[in-house]
Amino acid sequence: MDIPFATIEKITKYLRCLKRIRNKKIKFVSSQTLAEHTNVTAEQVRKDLAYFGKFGRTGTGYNIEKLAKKLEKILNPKLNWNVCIIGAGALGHALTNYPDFKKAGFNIIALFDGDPKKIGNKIGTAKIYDVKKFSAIIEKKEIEIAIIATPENAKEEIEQIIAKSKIKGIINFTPLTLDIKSKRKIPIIDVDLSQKMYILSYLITKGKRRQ
Amino acid sequence: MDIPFATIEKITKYLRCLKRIRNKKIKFVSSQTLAEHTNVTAEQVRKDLAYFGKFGRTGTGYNIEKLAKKLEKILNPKLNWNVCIIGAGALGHALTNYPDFKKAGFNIIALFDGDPKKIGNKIGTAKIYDVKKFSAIIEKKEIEIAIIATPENAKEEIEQIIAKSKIKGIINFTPLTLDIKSKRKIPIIDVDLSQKMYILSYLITKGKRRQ
DNA sequence: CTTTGTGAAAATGTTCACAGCC
DNA sequence: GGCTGTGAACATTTTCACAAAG
Repeated sequence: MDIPFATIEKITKYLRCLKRIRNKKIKFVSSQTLAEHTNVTAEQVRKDLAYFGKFGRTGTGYNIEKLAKKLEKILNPKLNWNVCIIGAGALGHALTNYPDFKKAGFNIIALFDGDPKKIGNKIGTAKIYDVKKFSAIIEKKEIEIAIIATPENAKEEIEQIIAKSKIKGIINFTPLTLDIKSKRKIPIIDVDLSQKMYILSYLITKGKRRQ
Repeated sequence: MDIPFATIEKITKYLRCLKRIRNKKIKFVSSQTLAEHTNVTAEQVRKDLAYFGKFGRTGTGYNIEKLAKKLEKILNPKLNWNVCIIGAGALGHALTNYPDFKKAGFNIIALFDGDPKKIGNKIGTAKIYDVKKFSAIIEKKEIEIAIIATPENAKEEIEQIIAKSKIKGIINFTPLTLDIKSKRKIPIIDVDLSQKMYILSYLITKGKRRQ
């Protein structure tokens, strides 16, 4: 059976919520509670979870520990990924130190930049490498995910480098549509921060609430 | 007429694309071209734009300049917003220096933090203030949008401060669901970076492409 | 020949309503 | 009483197909 994409998006939220409450004494959580903490309806929670089997207990709710393990397995069966960041600027810095990535099993182990002054430096335990050595280092360090956090004008160069490499997936903080998709069919997730601002601006002006 | 939310999300992409090609010699752009640069279909582009009137020219396409102005007006009728960031850590720093916010009319003019060592410092032209003075400074500087970039544990305090303030909209980088929504009905947009990683991980493992 | 605008159809996603279980 | 699981109804969004226009 095929899992709807909307479901995948929502179960990341449920997992987040479960992880947060898991070390407490409570063993079970209801769809209602899960819904309140994730801004969805209780029916949606139940529908989404039903795709993976029946592990709710009528009148009691869901076993937090069990459910968390199940969802983690669906979302991140590999449990540990080596990740690199292209662009050692302010954003690259902040993302390297972002504590939640490690918690979720995504380890940032290398950065890449073109600036000779930065190359060789370290951010925490991650070293900054010359972007020209991208392919070689990716393979040596078994890095599969790249986060692009470069200025817009670096687009062409970055695309070429990635197209030739063995990277399997991309998070793109650049406001540009990457063409890599057509050349090598790998998943790309765009994070467009200005878009979020525009949408917020629209919602404020129109007096709406939906995000 | 009510504009579908999916349309609002997509026109931010079209606007981005238009802005990028606007200073070139080309005067017109087709729905096909716009679609290719934004990862949607040409039909979607036409449908979305049709909500705001007919400004396409059959056989020619859309006037880039005119369309950009129209979309900008829909998404950001105010054109200029004063924005603050709560949390002057690495992420707050990076966001303050994020060049695209200013380009889109979102000016980050203040940061807030609880750390006495940071209070009084400046990041670019933005000053770091004591988070206790939030409400007063928001009003004085006419700040309407807040970006939350604090660690998870600051949740309670931040929620109380915002609930009492005159902030009109929030971008939340915290992986927590804010309860402000139920108290003061203001729009909140969640940006959950770990979620993006989970989804990418899922897409890579399942060999899918959709983002 | 190219490209828009748009009804109609299809697909996807959400809410309702309730039977069944503890 | 409290809660899950799920068909059916509803709502939203995308795709198809094509007439009309430059």
